[in-house]
This record gives sequence, structure tokens and C-alpha cells, in this order.
Amino acid sequence: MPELPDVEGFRRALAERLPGRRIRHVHVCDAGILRNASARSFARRLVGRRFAQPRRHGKWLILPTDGPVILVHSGMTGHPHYAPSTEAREDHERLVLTLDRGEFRYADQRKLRGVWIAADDQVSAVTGPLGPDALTVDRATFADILGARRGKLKPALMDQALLAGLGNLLSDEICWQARVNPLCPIADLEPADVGHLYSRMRQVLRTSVRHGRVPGLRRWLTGVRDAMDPACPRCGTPLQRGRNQGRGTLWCPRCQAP
DNA sequence: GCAATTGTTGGGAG
DNA sequence: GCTCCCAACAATTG
Repeated sequence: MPELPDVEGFRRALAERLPGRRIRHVHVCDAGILRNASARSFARRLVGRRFAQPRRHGKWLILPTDGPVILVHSGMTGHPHYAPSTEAREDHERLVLTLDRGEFRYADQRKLRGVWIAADDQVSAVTGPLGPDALTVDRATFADILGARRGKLKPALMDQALLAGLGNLLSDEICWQARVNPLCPIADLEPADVGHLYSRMRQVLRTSVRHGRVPGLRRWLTGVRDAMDPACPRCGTPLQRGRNQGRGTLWCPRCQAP
């Protein structure tokens, strides 16, 4: 399910357990999950290392050690987590690092992304270009990013190289709350629209991070988007469905008139 | 069987 | 170069 809020939840949970733990043993249950190393070299480079404080940039979870850095991208179904050694494994557990106390585990049903290893100064070579993190970007930078972009709003919000962390659900939610059409050309936005987008983005992200995921609140678009014939939670108008970059897009034709 | 799903990537079109 | 769209990746669900 991961978008930024999920990954931030993973990070916070790991931050309480991982720092200082030493890696004793590496068990790669499914080598397909390792994207830039063999199971053998992955293990060789990590055994004996000690975890430091986990970080996050957009949807990337960054797990530094006193040696290399482990990079996790959860795709749609990945779940990095800490567990006591005695705790039963989840389904689709792909990687288990036995620590001096407990285990770091990575479970992932679909394996759309996975796990990378890199030297500390090679992180961006793995992640590729990333814009500022959506949770901490300031208002002026946000406006500058949109101002420099030519096309439609939603593809820009979802472009990780522009702004890191927003996915399909969050982008729709933010546009709806800001009452801006997701397919609107950015050039047509008023300065006030950009301001609303920024404010709603902050609010949506804060609330979502508090929930550890994008919540399906009744007064949010997320609360109705899986309904058969969803209506706008604000005005009751039947919502409109579209397709954008192969993903479902949902908006209110009245509140978000193009 | 078909379509859809909250992730990214690469190729190709305009 | 920028922007956008599709197919692909994989597994499951309606």
C-alpha cells in the first residue's frame, strides 16, 4: 500500500528498534528481491555491521549501517519491519536479517520493487533523481516546482523527480481537497490554487502520517473512491473517473470544474 | 477469462 | 529536452 505516509510509518517503527543493532546473519528467502547484488555479496557486505538511524526520502526507506546503506522501495505491497525472533513470519517474507536482538524483515507480496545495497555516497545513484520530500518541502519551493513545469497538474504531483512521495491516491485527494482539476494545465492555475494545493498537501500528509497510511476517512475522497458509483463527499455530485498514466483518476466535475 | 490495484521503468510519439 | 502514454514487472481479487 505504500505511499509516503506508509513508508514514514515503517521508518518510525524501525527507528525505535534498529539503531545500534548488529547484523548477525542474512537470510535471503527470495533472491528476486535483491536488485543490485547477489544474495552472497549482500550478506558478505552486511554481516557484522551495525544499524544507524533510518531515514526516508519520498517513498524510499534508507537504512544506513556503519558500512553500506540498505535501500528499500516497497512498491505497492512491500513491508519492511522489525520483529522479535520468536514471532511467526508474515506471508511473502523475502528477506530476514537476524540481529543481535530480534530481526529485520522485508515482506512483499508482489515484488514490484525491492531492496538495494549501496555505499553511503551512492544512494542517489540507486534512487535516481528525487525532488524535495513532500512532507517537508516549503511553500515557496513547491510553487517554484509547479511554476517550472509545463504540463498537467496530476502527472507533475506524481513525478518523483519533481516532488518525492506523492502517489496516485494522495494526488487525487490533494487535488480534490484543493478543488483543483487534476488534469488542469499548470499554466492555468491561479496563485491561490497553488497555495491551496500546498496547504491541503500538508494537511493530508500530516493526517495520513498520523494514521500510518492514507486513511479512508468519510469526508475524504479516499472514503468513497472504491464505491460503485461514488459521489462527492462535499456536494454529492457523482464523481468522474478518468485514466491517467494508466492509473485511475477520480474528481468531482462540480467542485473541480476544469 | 478479464480488468483492476496505492509502485517505477523504458520506449516511443508528439 | 519536455511531456505523456503504454506495456511490463507480479500476485491477487472481484
